[in-house]
Amino acid sequence: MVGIVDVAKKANVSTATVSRVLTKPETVRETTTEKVLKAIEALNYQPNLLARQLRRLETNTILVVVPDITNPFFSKVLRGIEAVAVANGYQVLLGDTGNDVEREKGYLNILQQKKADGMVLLTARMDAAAVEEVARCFPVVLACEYIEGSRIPTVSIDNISGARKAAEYLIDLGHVRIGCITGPLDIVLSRDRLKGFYQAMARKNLIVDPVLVQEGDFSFDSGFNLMMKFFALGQLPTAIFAASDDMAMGVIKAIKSKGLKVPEDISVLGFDNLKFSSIFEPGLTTIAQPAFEIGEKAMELLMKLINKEEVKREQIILADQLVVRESVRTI
Amino acid sequence: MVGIVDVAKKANVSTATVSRVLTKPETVRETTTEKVLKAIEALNYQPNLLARQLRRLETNTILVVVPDITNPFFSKVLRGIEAVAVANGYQVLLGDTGNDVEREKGYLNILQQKKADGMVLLTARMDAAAVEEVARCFPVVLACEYIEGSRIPTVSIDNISGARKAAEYLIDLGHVRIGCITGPLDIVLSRDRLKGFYQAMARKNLIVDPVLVQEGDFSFDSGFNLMMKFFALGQLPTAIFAASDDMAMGVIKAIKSKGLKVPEDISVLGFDNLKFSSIFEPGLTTIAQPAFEIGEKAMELLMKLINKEEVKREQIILADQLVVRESVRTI
DNA sequence: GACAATTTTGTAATCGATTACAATCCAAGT
DNA sequence: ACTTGGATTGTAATCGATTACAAAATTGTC
Repeated sequence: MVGIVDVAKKANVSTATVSRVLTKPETVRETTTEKVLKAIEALNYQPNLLARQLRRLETNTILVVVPDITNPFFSKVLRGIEAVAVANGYQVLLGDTGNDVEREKGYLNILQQKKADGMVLLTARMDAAAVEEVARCFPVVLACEYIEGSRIPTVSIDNISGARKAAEYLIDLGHVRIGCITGPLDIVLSRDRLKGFYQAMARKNLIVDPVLVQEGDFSFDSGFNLMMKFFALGQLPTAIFAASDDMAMGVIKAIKSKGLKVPEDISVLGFDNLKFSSIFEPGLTTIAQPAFEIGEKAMELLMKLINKEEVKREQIILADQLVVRESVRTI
Repeated sequence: MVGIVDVAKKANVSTATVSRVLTKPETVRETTTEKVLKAIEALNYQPNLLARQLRRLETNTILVVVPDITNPFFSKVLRGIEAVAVANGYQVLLGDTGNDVEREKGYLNILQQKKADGMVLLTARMDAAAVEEVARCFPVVLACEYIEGSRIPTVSIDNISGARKAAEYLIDLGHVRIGCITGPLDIVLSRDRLKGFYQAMARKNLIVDPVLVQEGDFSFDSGFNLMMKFFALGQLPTAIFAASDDMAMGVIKAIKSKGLKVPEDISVLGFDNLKFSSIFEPGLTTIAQPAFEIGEKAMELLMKLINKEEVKREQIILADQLVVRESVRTI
């Protein structure tokens, strides 16, 4: 493999000069620069970034930890992150945890091992203390999720108000007996959406039947199964708020499988606004999260941390939006 | 930051010994090992992987170049890759090209720059010669796509026979006037699927109306628009073979928008078998690609290349499968 | 207890760049 | 011609680990 010394030799200059041509061209005389560039060209030299990074103590790489890259919501956030990263000359190391807390923990080491300059977490199921500890020493930002009582910079929507908005919409349309299918309750964000649901019900003086609140795992299947459970229990609400579009679609499939119709017989409202939510029939009424923008903002925040710039607002809340389609009707 | 010398000092041994404890524990005496581990523990030492990698000239990282991570098909392949990668102690650097050939080229350098030990390309739109050149010096495998006439190891399905199978299925069901919506024809794989379509038509002695062959870009929108074009031209086939499920769904949406029904009025057959294809209504009849497995196999192949093991079969063809649902009917 | 064989540990070179500091060059000013 | 100061260039230290080789320690044998 051709190294900087080969180039230096060929161009008849020192390695320092070659290095300077590559990194601070303004400090070397034009004629020399040309000689060096010619040599680089001739030898097809590519600098070994490992060496540079070791010397500079920076990798120009950031780590993104995702619970499941297969989930279109997360992949869209990731794309937002990636866009800003490459624009700043950074590369993205991908950490898919497959929803496994242990693997999630494992990725924390990567920063200490200097394989990345910073990281954005799209999941924070693990030990909050461990994350805090790492965040004290390295640039870390949370996206989508957050850690209660932590000062780690965060980008997300306001899940409580988003869910409240969703539930109030149902209530305002005359629904009284409303079911809620939540995400896994060991995740803050799931608890927040549930909390928003409760708040809306309380504000409008409606009681929530505990049987109609069921814990899912954000997946299509869990939505389907929990709806079937409602049927089995003979406890039918007139509307259901599902904490993810995936689950909402599962719910609708279940309803259809029983020969009922959405929204005529039961209304369903989701959360996320995936691309498929508009293709699905009926079109899903849902709370839209600006996935791509969450990613962008998170990465911008991370860049600031890495560059040790001042970060004023540490918790960025982006606007969510109720997207009305056809899966909810007036009672 | 605490380095190996700090540990060595604390444990009262040389840096060599510390290093050995970490990498070849069997060569150091038990009591020493303990001392060292205690020091490591006490100082919370984490080795700087950059330094190790520079010395060893390996990164334990592989690069995956994807045209669009947001596409669920690719993210599933990626997941297969990732699974095998972590199982082998490798990390995944993500390169999303956003379907941009220039960015695709840019990623080729990463290997020469020693930021990754190998790469798997899920897209190969760029200059074949450039890829070949890199592949001559570094471990590279292609997944899904391939380069004509190249000996670069490849994992994919047989797109020609897959498409032929699809078209023959339609023909056997009595369809004669069949439309085909292809992927971008600058991609081999799109051309292959089109070729398979032609082969099937020829074998059964059917003529294909050139108006009914239109070039899409794999997206939902292009499927929708091209179907609308068929309507506008007044050229309706009884069945359409779309080269991706996304496009197939677009086609179906367009058909529905005209008040017609699938499969009653027009049959539609897709390609990929995305998760949504079974949720969509009507359930999509489609050619299933083993996305996760393609990723796994590709990464296994790459591991072999990296470890300089013998690679016997360089072109791995995985089995595709016709999945029959409700979007196609007998004429 | 002496010696050889073996195990364990230490010293210092090394990976391939960057960069502090020193040396050299060159043009302008006197 | 001789300084002088800024622009260029070179020398060698450095980043933080690994590892070849040498040295020291241990074990076994007679």
